[in-house]
Amino acid sequence: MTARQDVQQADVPAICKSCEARQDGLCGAFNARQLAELAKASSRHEVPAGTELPDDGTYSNLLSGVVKLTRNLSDGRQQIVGFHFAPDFLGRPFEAKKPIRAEALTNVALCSFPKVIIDRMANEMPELGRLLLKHTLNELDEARDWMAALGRKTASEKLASFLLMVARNTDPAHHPASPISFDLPLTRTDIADFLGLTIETVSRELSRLRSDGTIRIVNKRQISLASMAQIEERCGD
Amino acid sequence: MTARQDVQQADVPAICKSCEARQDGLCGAFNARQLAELAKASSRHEVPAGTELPDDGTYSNLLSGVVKLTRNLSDGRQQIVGFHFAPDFLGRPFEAKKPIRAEALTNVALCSFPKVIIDRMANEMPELGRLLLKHTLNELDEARDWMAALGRKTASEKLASFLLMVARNTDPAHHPASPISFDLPLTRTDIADFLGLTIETVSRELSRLRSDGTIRIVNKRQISLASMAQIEERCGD
DNA sequence: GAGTCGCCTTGATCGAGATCAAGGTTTTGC
DNA sequence: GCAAAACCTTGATCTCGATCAAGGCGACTC
Repeated sequence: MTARQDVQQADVPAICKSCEARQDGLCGAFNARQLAELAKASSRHEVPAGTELPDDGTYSNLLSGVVKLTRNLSDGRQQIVGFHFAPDFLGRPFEAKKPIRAEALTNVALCSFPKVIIDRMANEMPELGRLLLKHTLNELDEARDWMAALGRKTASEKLASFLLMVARNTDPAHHPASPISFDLPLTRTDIADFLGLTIETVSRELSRLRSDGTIRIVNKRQISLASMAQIEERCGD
Repeated sequence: MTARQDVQQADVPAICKSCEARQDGLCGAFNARQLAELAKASSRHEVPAGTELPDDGTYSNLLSGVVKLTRNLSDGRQQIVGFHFAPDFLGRPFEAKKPIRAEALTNVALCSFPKVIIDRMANEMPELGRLLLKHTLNELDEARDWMAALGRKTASEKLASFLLMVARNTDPAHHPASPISFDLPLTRTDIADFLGLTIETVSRELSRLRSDGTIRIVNKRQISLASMAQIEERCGD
């Protein structure tokens, strides 16, 4: 049984159904006929944590899980340049100059479709092109926020900003004043590679935020905050 | 006399003529009728160094000069998140969440046109949407390169990478093995704000690169390199 | 020409975060 | 259930780049 058949036969949320319901990813823009065509062409993948995702021009909706994007220097130093949290849209509409490495941080479920179909639809449908553009602009905006953090924030401001980002992605609608707890989908090494720090500094700063009372470390991977607002104060911006 | 009349009467290179000839900026995508319409709606501006450019939704081709984009933290720490060198295209197709500050580093000549015109043309013309998207993807790619630099490079690698970027923008077609010299359109403060360093470190690292023989500092604002390839080796990537 | 201002360089010292080191905890595999 | 491996924390020390301080240089004013 192929992945494609799987989508058609089972009642699993394929791109069209799940995304249309949620009005996110790409799917808000399509009409019923297009959604049906996409459903046929799409395939659902389950990918275990640690897998590298090919940069092959396919487009995907990230149904669940977290993906990291990385750049490496020649001697192996690594910088994480972005994350994708469900229900983000993945994929680079044109071949960019440098390939980007993408890797699943957690188990990941993807609904992906061939480049040619999206490209054709983008030509028919200015709406879709706009959506892709808007999406890319948001990514650019985020990248620039992190540039400011990497260049100008202290270690503890970086940690606070990172925790706030994860909290926001865990529950975008969360009330700023009420407590929240969430899983960190990353190792200390990944956090360090994102914030331009070492794992020891990450560990120390987390301990400091805990003894401050700013955060509670339920276990190594689970954090709880008294409020978003409180951590926001420590971000420096 | 308004700027608009100025464009029509004088033979100054407005977007359409100059850009079509150069095949850059936005203008490669337009036909003759559209170019004529753009010419009518466009206005040419000369802006002195230090002016802040409004983030008002207009689109512009940067005809000459250099522009910096910045993010500020609440206490005034500044990070430069990008540059535009002529003949880049400026403008953000949709309102993004955070406004971005743009400032002319040198005297700048702009050819700008109202948002509504471009937006309408983008709807008629999938080509144009693609161009905007491609353009934004390139900016994203660059932002991510600088994230890697800010997070993981040493001060001297950052300086080398910066000099290489300026050299490439000064003469994109330059042969990698032959010598090149160029003006730095920035103060030491701006360089520091871009690289996440202090002005003293920038100054010291430039001095070190000079005593290495990697660069020659003709005067404070003019640098010459034996070759692009040589400086490339010192960038760490 | 003297004085002021903006910008840059260089030296001395400091400190945030890196590195080195050791041990603890959690997960995995048999 | 035990051993090994992976991951995390904490302490001691070091270092790169920041900070503090002084002076140089060029442009502009009077």
